[in-house]
Amino acid sequence: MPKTGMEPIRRSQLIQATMAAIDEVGLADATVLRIARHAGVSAGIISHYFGGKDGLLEATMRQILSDLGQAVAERRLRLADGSPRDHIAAIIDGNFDRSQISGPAAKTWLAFWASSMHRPQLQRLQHVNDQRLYSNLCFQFRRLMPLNEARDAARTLAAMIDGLWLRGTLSPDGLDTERARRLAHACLDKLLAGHDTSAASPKETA
Amino acid sequence: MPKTGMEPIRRSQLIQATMAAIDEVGLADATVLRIARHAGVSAGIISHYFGGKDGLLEATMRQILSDLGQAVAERRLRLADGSPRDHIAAIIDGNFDRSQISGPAAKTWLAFWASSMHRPQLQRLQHVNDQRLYSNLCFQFRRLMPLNEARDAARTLAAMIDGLWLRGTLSPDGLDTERARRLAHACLDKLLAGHDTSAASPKETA
DNA sequence: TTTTATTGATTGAACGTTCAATAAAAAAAT
DNA sequence: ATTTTTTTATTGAACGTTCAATCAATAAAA
Repeated sequence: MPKTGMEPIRRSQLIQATMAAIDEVGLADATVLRIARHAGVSAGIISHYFGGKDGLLEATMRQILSDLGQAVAERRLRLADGSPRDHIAAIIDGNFDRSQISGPAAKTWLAFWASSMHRPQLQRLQHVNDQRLYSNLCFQFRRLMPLNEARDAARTLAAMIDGLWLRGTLSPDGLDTERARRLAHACLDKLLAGHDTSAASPKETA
Repeated sequence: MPKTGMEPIRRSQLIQATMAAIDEVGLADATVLRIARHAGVSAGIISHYFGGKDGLLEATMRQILSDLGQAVAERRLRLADGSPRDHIAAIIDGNFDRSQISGPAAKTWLAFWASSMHRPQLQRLQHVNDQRLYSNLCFQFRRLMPLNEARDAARTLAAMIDGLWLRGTLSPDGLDTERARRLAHACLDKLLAGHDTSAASPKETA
């Protein structure tokens, strides 16, 4: 077997294996043995690369947060300098891009939300992410309305995005991404009503 | 010690102790020993009254769902026959009544949401509850608008309620109940705009 | 030969469940 | 009223299982 450069490969494998294991049996039953099996390595390697199971779980949460950040950033870079509405729409779509990696990622998100209530390290990561979503939304709304209104609009849309995602994930039928996006965009239209010059998407609020 | 009538007392004690333990250390570390300690009884009693730890956890989730149902039902009964807006407002307020039992109940909700992804029994309970919230909202919206619009309005407000609750619970500062209710009612106002005769609450959408 | 990468058996701790033993109240008998 | 019997309620030590972490041994590149 090779001698050098294994670390980034193994780390990536084990993080993916962690999500797969959580998808299969939940965080409670995602043992190091099961995760290692998924990655095709032995259990001992986890402590070697992550210092222990906790380290692996934290790295997995970082990966998920990073993936979300990238999904949003990619869509916003394509805009060059768009209207506030365009930027907010990109943020909405980026947040529902998670559905591509739906099964494993969705269940891992839920598991980490629950865990973060009792692990300061995870709570910190979680809070930074929430604040980023809120701040980005707030900044764009601020371009169209007074600060206090912008804050409430940002809180409303952030709750809408997370709520649609949560209810879709918990539903036995899974998340209907198209419907969730449509409802989130409709909510955005209502929040912008009377505040922007450009009209909404061709379809009115019917 | 007494001889008869202990069962309902112990069941209630142990369910409360379960929520307290989850509040303290999370579901993962809520062992039968810790739960029993909280209730002031021995560990063996859990298997005696609930058949095992799983039975206790399911009973605890049933209790939480029942509490929420009651909080909503109470407020709606006070209305006699109110307007659709009144009923929907009562549903919103009922859902944020959970904050009274905030700490233990909130963390238990989150833990069960995550668990329900992997336990059919819990998922079934969870789904029935979600459907009830959605159906109730849908029925009231239906009195003011066409079915398709009513469904979207119900989905929107349900997501708004859960999203506000989730983000508030995850926040290090805890849930700001007043603000959450205010934003949910503002969302309701926007959903009803142009659909009802009676005006909203004294405060306009500022 | 040196270095890096990996294994897997072992270890100690912690968990849920079980069950024989016990305590106390209620019912029955004296 | 007192004693005996029955029933309900509860304990806590013992058991078997499972887990994360460790580390000496090994294998393969450099």
